[in-house]
Amino acid sequence: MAPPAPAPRRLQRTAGRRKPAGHYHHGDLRRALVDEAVKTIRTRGVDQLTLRAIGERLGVSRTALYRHFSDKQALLAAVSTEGFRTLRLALTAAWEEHGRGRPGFEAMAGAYVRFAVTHPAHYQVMFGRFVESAAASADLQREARAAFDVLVDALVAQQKAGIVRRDEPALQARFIWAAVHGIAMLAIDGQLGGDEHGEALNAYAIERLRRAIAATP
Amino acid sequence: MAPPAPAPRRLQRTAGRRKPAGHYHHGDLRRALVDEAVKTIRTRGVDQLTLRAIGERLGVSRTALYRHFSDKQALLAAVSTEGFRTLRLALTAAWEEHGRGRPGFEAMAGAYVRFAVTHPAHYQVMFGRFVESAAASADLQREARAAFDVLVDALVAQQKAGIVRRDEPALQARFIWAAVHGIAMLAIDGQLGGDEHGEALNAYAIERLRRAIAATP
DNA sequence: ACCTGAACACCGTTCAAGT
DNA sequence: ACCTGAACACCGTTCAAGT
Repeated sequence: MAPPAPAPRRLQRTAGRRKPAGHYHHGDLRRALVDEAVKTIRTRGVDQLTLRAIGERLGVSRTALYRHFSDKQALLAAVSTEGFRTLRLALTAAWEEHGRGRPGFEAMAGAYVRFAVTHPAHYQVMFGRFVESAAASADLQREARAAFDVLVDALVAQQKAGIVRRDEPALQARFIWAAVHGIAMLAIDGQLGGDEHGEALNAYAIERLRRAIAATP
Repeated sequence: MAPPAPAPRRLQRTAGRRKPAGHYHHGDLRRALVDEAVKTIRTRGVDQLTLRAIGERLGVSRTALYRHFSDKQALLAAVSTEGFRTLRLALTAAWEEHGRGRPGFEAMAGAYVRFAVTHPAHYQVMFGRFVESAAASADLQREARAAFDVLVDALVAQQKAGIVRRDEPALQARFIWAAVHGIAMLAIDGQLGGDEHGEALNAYAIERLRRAIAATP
């Protein structure tokens, strides 16, 4: 893996702030720390994530991290924030690329579970201690909210199209989110016994959820 | 709190086993360890659970635990097993005391979420690392399965009564479990913003899930 | 059989000191 | 400003030794 390119010599001077992001040991150590944390979590699991190992792997003292994060929890919050951003982009893409209707909605559900299954440890960090992390990080709160709003918007669009019941959108969205989240958790935990079993539940769940919120009685 | 009563002097001799449970420091140290772990988890959270503190609180060496559990993970598995047993009893009670029909099923859903909300840390241990724990503990696997079977049985009964679609019961049960589990997680995480908000989602979800699996089109 | 105390190999975090 | 090394106060677990 090639070393990251050095920070550009000429920096945009933001009015009022001097040298907002100078030359770190790694160009952008904060970025590198989050990336390395994600990588470790993905391969070794959350439990195996130690600040010392991260520092060592980046060729940096084990306390260098404290220049960019107040503590380990804050680093995990950053990982979580990035996770919600990735998730939101995946949901939006699925919704828009499938015509913002019934197929788009089903694609969204699929994208959600797929994200969880392909980023299991990441997903676990996102929902493991959400309240505590969100309370300490406005960024995380904002990003999680944005992801949720994608779902709300999709439901409102379908309500207007007459294919979904006109219930309170936020309430309806929480219900759908909870159900899909539960399926994602079961899938991650391997409680669905193999891929084809997981696919079967996924298909069944989408069919049942569609019926649950369908406009026509 | 009164100290536990000393172990009875005369023990039933199980054929083939000699002194199956002799006189521990605490009569039944294993039991005391699980209870203390549950208490700590409930009041301080899972993260704050240390074997040293448990030993100290029981007036026992910090390594005494290893006579009864292979490691910390095993202790947590025991906590988890007990949690599933309590959950199963609550589900069964709700189902049976409300007439094993539609009201019974709704009472079950309520009992499930109530268990999760009133035992949040306990619930987190149960589902936090389920696969790993279940793989190492046959007891846990059995107890979790038993709880799941309560739901399957309730669905089969309703299928026979003609009020629920005749889908594959295990698949249907996984769907319902996933949805309720998701709601429980949101409720625990406080993402429902207060009790009345949580109650509203709960009521809405039960109504929608009933529709999702209803027999009549 | 059951329990102990000392020891081992780890942690996250703090802080004075370097450049 | 950013980074370091030593130190602090913790962990879970092992193991020889006690009764």
